Amino acid sequence: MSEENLYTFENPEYRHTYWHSCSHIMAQAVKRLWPEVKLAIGPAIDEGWYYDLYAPFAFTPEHLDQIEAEMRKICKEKLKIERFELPRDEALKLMADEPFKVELINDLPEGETISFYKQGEFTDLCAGPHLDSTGRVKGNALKLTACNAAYWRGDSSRETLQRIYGVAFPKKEDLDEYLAKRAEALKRDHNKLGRELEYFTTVDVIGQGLPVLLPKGARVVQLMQRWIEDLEQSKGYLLTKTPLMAKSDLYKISGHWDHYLDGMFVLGDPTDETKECFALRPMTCPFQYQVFLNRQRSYRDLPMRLGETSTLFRNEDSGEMHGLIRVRQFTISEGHLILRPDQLEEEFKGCLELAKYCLGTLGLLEDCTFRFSQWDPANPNNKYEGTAEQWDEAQRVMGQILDDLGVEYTVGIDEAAFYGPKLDIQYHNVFGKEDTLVTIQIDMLLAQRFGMYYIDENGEKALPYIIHRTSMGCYERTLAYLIEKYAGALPCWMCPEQVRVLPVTDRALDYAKGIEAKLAKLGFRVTTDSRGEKIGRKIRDAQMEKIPYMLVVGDRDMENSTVSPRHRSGTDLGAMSFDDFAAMLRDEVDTKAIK
RNA sequence: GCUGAUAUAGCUCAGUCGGUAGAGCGCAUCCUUGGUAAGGAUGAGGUCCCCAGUUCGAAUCUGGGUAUCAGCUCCA
Repeated sequence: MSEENLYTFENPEYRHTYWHSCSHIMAQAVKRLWPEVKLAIGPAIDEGWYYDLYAPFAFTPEHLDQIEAEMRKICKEKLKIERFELPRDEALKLMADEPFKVELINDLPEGETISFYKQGEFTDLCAGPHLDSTGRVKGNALKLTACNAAYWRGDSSRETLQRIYGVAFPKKEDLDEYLAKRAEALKRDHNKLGRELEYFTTVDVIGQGLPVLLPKGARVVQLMQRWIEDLEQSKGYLLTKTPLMAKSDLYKISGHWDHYLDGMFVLGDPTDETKECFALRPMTCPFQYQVFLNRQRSYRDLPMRLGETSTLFRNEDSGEMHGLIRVRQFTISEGHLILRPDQLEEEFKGCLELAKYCLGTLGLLEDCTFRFSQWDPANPNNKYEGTAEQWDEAQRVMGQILDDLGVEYTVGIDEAAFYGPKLDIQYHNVFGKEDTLVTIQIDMLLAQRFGMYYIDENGEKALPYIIHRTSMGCYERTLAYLIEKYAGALPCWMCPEQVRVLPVTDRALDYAKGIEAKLAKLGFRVTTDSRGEKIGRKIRDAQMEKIPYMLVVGDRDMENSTVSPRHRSGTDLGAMSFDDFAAMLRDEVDTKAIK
């Protein structure tokens, strides 16, 4: 990067420094307005910065306006920003009124430099770097965007702080552009759009995290499910259908009772040993293993690929639920592959390719990254099953496979399942947030717990490896991301309504109905708008509902036996024969084209 | 689970000081009917989230629930 580009927003480091200095200006403004507020930490983040504060009152949007105004003053004051260092005892003395800073200083390792940044009357413990003056920040191009709660040091057992988020740019126009972009992303929010377009709803007397799929949502899920089940069949998967609940005994074998009890809906009193106690299943694994265990298996039976469209129940904490993305009941394209060790790499590769194919077909893969989720050897919570040797081995094998396959991944420590490491495919949504869409896991532990073995070529019992995997994740979450990705205009092959016939006047109604019947007979999902509304209105409504094709039919079409399709994008395809239109539609649907 | 906010017609939202509720869009009926985001008339539609409390009287004030949103924490 050339010298003149060093101090521009194009340079991520400069951008970060700029935002970091903004966070100090914000803290200074807060201290000027309310000296009793205590400071925690205030870093720059991907889009702007935040500062965590401890205040005896709750910040409101009015407070944020006041802070913004004070920040603008500080920018105008062009205060020099200066760094200095202090020995530990003097640092503690300087920050004596700031309990969180004192804790931070005390936690710094011996010999670490303790640095401060000073601007005017304000001084903050900080490693830097910073701008040289508050005057570098453009006061009219900054905005405090939100105020929310955050735990001190991310620990839910510690103080709840208030986090104020902000963002700033070198020019007012950049800020406006950013805010407009954010507003645009907000319109794609599945939680809003999905309700507006009637894919799903929620009902207070049903409960949190239990969305109702409306006819459109249910149809899309059905279409995806049929597609996945057929696809898996073609890849050698055997379909199973196992119970949604089981006695606690099953979960005690699998380890869920020890490691996942809080996440399960338990039916009955688990403390009463004289009565049976059931739990809804949070995962499919222990159920599907019973398929393998049904009779003795030979090495010739492996790999055994089991697939199931599996509904799961997880008792998430009450604040976690979100639209279709985080729910308490969901249905996943679940599956387990039971393998000989020598089949592990080949089958893992098959799982990964299948998942990539599915996400690619849906158009979601381009927004995905891969995460190698590992255990935390230092985890004190007894969160994981198995020994360090078993974990090291599973992770070594998985790392080797990922390297062999050339998968680019990040490592997530303490992100593993309790029984093994995972390859998680992370989707990054329109707001820049990420969620796991697909996971492929290697499990070297549970086969032993369930007494699953096969007879190898020497007639000996041998433990299989197990891959837990999904093809495209759970249907609810995938639907949510499809709605966001396509702003509600799903690919035609999965649209609940693919074609709407729009008679220009009532004279064309019978003709329109005839077209509808012919399309329906070919298996397309089609309706006719027979309302007495004017044609412009019918078109508008169909467009707002994101129907892929509208067939506008009038006298000319009746005379010439044609249809006049328009695409929801606004393209007029002109008059064509019914057969040509049907063939075009058939092609788009069969190839699962994204238009 | 934690912090904060919100809950009024199908949707988006008004509703002042405590005195039984309004608008726009949508919906229904009728009229209208030839083209790419809004033709006209009339009408229906409300447990003001739920349960208590204060009050002569509660959409409004208080308490407790429930749901929704933002974020944290946790997770597919």
